[in-house]
Amino acid sequence: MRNSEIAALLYSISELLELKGENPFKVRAYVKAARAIEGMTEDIEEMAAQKRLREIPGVGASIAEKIEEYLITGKIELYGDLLKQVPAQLHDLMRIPGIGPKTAQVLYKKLGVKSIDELEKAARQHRVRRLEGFGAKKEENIIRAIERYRQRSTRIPLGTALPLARGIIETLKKYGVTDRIEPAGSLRRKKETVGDIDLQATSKDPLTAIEAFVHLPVVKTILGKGSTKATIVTRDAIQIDLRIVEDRSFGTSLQYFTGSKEHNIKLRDLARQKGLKLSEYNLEDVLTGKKIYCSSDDEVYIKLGLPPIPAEIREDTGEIEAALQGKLPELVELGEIKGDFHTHTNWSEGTNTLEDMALAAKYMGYEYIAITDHSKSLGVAHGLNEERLRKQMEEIERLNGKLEDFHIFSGTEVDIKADASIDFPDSILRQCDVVVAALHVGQRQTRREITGRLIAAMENEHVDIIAHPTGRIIGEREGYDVDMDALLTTAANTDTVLEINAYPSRLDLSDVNARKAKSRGVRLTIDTDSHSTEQLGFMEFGINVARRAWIEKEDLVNTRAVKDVRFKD
DNA sequence: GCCGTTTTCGGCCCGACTGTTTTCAGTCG
Repeated sequence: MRNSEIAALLYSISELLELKGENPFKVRAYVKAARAIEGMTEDIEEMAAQKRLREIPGVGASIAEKIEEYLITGKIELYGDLLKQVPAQLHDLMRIPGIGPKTAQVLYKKLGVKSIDELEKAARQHRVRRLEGFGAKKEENIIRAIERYRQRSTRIPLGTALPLARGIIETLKKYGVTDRIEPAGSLRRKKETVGDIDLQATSKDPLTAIEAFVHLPVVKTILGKGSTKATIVTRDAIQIDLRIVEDRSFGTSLQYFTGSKEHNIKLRDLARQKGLKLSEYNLEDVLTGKKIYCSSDDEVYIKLGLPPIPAEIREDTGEIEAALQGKLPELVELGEIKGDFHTHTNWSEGTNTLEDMALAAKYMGYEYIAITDHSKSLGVAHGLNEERLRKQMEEIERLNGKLEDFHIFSGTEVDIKADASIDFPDSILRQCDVVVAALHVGQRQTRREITGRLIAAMENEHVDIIAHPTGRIIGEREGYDVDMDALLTTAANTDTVLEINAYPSRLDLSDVNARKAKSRGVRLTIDTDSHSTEQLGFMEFGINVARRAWIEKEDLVNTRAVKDVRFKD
């Protein structure tokens, strides 16, 4: 599929148009089309062949023509023309807060500045302040913004941000300085990484609340402090905003600051069509001027005539349309999870015993757990050989005789070796209740080789689940080069279950890929890959991914009662 | 450039802040 390739091209065109100072709505039109193409599961080449490109929301006559041009000739004339007028690199300047398309264009035209380095040099030489419409203050702000940009930390994994935010909320509640307090922004939408942490609160005494916030023990620097808003940076270089809002505006404000921006644009447009004006302060009847206040963000949706849209899917990827048609998914909830199919014990590299893991899972309210220690070739993880695996099965049988209302499935996380063979023979795999297959070595092979190995594993009748299908580690390494389209097709054809690995640094499949898997009819499971009893709690992070992927209870294997669990025959 | 249960043309989310101005453009969230 060439969907992402074409989406990337449309994004580039929009960036160049933006730099050129083109009509902002035209710029947005390209972004909208790119987003739609990026997120859809249908093959764009097939749609083009069937002359169905204009069915894609946001694709009209002009963009459809350009996509066809690209598929036939391999290039788009407009794109080439734009590149002759504006250096593509110039868009980097807009990464500096305070610099938008207009400023970037002026800096380029008047000073020849194309990169952040060149801009910093020009500013330090006081060449920027002499430009018309600029001044000393603006120049200083640019220098400071570049400094902050350089030392700013990369995006924060949700696994770090969420506990931090909860801790702060708990503390402020304990101090009694805030009444209602909630996370907003991408944190509330549970994105896998967040840029900063947004908190929103109400308070009878906003000044005291702000003071308490900026003096929390985690605070390293206070970036700003006003009467209703403060921004701090923690010792771990994480930026946190606290905003105090009026009690009656809490719902509209939370809706607004939760975003996403694209979702809000569409929602406000919808409000307008109904004769209402939605802002962060209230919902206003345009004709009568009557103001409507909402105590929760759910209420905002209800007042707009929609069912409440869960925060996790507010990304303008079809959720508003679904809400209008009454077809919102019933997103899976943590309480619906009945077991975990990927866990480790001290038989391989885990820290707890079999019994510890089982009891912890039972205590969490689960009906079952699968023990899937590594297989023999994974020496670093003390992988089990056939002999030890058989012993473990005996131990599991013994425990199953002892445990009440709980079942342990015996399993293995069997390695898919570099030559595409499976680390255990079929005779062994057959004896396991659950076979989880995963790729650990040879991660740098070509796309063809990697995909071939995964497909070979899925075609093995004993392989039930593919664990962490892309191998990515958030903030550390991209996944291995896998043909996701081929992977999903084979998973669907062989009825192999794909994993949403809940380990916070993995979250693999990602939200986007998990949603594609669902739309292809692939069955999924959320597993923690726990190496200790505490890590069984990572399930929450897998649920976040699943909800962002529009996953419902029925799409998952591990929402089934123990008697209904079945894998491919 | 896209789009239509008020529209095939004229709209396209909304409010606030900042710095440069002397009434506003640019940027942000």
